[in-house]
Amino acid sequence: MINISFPDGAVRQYAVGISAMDIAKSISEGLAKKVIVAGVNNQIWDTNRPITADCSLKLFTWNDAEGKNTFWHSSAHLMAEAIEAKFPGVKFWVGPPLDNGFYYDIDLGDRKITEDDLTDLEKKMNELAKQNNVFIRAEKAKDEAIAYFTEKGDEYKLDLLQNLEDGNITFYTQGNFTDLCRGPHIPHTGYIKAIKLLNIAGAYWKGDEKNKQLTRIYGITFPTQKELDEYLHMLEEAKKRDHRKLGKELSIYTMNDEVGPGLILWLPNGTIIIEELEKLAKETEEAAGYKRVVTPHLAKENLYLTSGHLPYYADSMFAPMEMDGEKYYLRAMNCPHHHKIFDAEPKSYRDMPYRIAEYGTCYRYEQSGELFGLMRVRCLHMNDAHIYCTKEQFAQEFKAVNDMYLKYFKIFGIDKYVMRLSLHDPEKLGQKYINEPELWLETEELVRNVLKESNIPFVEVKGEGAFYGPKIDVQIWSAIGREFTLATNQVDFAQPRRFKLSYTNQNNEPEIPLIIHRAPLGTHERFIGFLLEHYAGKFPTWLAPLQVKILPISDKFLTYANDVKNTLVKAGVRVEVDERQEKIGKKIREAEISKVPYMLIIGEKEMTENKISIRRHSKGDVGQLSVDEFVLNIVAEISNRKSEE
RNA sequence: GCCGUUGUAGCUCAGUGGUAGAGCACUUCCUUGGUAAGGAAGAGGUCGUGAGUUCAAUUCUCAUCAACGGCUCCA
Repeated sequence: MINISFPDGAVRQYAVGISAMDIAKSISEGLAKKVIVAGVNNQIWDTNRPITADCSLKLFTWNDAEGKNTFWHSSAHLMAEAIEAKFPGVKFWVGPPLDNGFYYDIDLGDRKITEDDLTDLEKKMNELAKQNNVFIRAEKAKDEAIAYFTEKGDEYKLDLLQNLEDGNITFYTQGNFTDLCRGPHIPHTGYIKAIKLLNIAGAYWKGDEKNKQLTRIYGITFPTQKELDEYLHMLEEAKKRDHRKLGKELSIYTMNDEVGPGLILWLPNGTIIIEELEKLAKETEEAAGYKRVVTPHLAKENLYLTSGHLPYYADSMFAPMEMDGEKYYLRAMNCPHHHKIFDAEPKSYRDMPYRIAEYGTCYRYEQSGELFGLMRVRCLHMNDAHIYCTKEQFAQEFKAVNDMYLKYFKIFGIDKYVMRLSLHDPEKLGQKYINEPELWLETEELVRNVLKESNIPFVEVKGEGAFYGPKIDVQIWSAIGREFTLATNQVDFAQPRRFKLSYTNQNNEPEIPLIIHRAPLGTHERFIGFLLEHYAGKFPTWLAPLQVKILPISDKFLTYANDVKNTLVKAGVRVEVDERQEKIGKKIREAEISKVPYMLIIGEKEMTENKISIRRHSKGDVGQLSVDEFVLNIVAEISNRKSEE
């Protein structure tokens, strides 16, 4: 007998060789039906794998991440079986589970697959699922496995085998499909009741664009049709929040073929939001001791050779213009210009920290396939500033920047984000990163300490740093799940040296400053894209392009309506009167659709009492106020930048 | 840049080898209406662009541009 201990602390005895499934059955049939995979001594095991020694045991169901991962991993195998049936002789790379669903990377050889094929594949998968084929685990010796795939001519699995140790190699077979696989898997294919293959994509082998491109098929499966339907419905709902859709519906921005891809034309409504954001940034930065500067959008080639950007980023800059034998580049970043401003006049320690800010316009030639609404564009307006400081001042300055982020996030009600400490990758020193290993470690530790001392939760990621230093990135996810850096706070120990920047210290000696690059509000493009999705288009009053819409019941009340409007305009409120000869129901409907925060309804009653009836967007009628009271309230709401009434 | 998909009116979309249609929006008229769509009439498109096949192309083929779903990239 062996002792099995359970998560609740209980220990029970079972016969040697019993499986997790049998143990589940011994507890209850209901549990056994739900169990997908087992955790044996914190390793994930097949439920039918014999347990031969004392261990701790957890039983995972669909409701556990382990259950879902296994379910989707098995689904990838099921899809591979269907693909192999439809396209015999194709070769498979890997087919992992994702946060939502799974994919498999396939080398189709000369064959092509189109979206029409997906329906066939789904059909085949359903057919195979219904066969309740058991996933059979087989351990093989490495040379045996190599022989198997050599005979098959499968260079992909042979490549995988290279990195596996002998003695740890397992194969899984379900139905007619056998794959090299660590496992584990669901008990049998019949668990998969609902299948949707989502899309086809090219994916470079091992994620390297120099490698061959494989075909990747994405799919998702569920234990019930209902859950699949709900998932697909959720995707549809997410699309309604997509900033590209809202940006069009709310007339925020547009693009034009003749202007060019990735070049945003801000419509009047979007421009109002831009100006409100700039107002906020200017107030905040002025209070924090920043000075404002203005610099040109382009510079001669040499500036970017000095900064070191050109060798790293030439491909993502617009091609240079040649004038009078000089090459001029549209700038992809503002920092070199700012460094020249720092250097324009001699600095002493008394001038430090020296903080200069600018909403800088930059141009980046993003690859055509990378453009994405407002989130990835080719002309962007950055909430940029550079802080030149002494080493002693660094921690305090860096922390002040982080605090500024948090202040902004509070204003916008941003709580779903991840702070990422982006570090260098030692293997890419000299290629992607300035070759100063000690300065890297030193500044990374500085930044880490600031985060720790501020009690800000963060994750560390290697290989995401800027070429000139480590940074903190604020990661967010768009409505459809793409990840973006919203804001960034970076240390730079490289450019001060390259630009020979210095200040005079107390001992009358030149010293090299540190630089902080920071953009808490990111770029207008990305930030407004994010805000559109964050608020689902329902901007708080201070940001709403139109804050109040006055809706007269009939044109008998137009004069009074315009009096109210003029009072509001004088108070600095953005207001319009709906003067059309439409019924009030229609005027309300259209104001609701355009997401105006306040609707003022004006008719006989209001006019005689010198009042207004107030309707809040998506909340309905909230009663009457005198015009003066309403003006006081809304002006306070706007000036406090309240995010919820 | 690469793989796949799409491109018809301002928007959302239907449709056809014989030079186009709906709903909403827009304009005009009627209606003066109390918290999410009152009625009628009208105007609006060389079907992304270029070439080819054909007696004839918006429809088929190719190229190209752009957008979308991914990959790669993201200072």
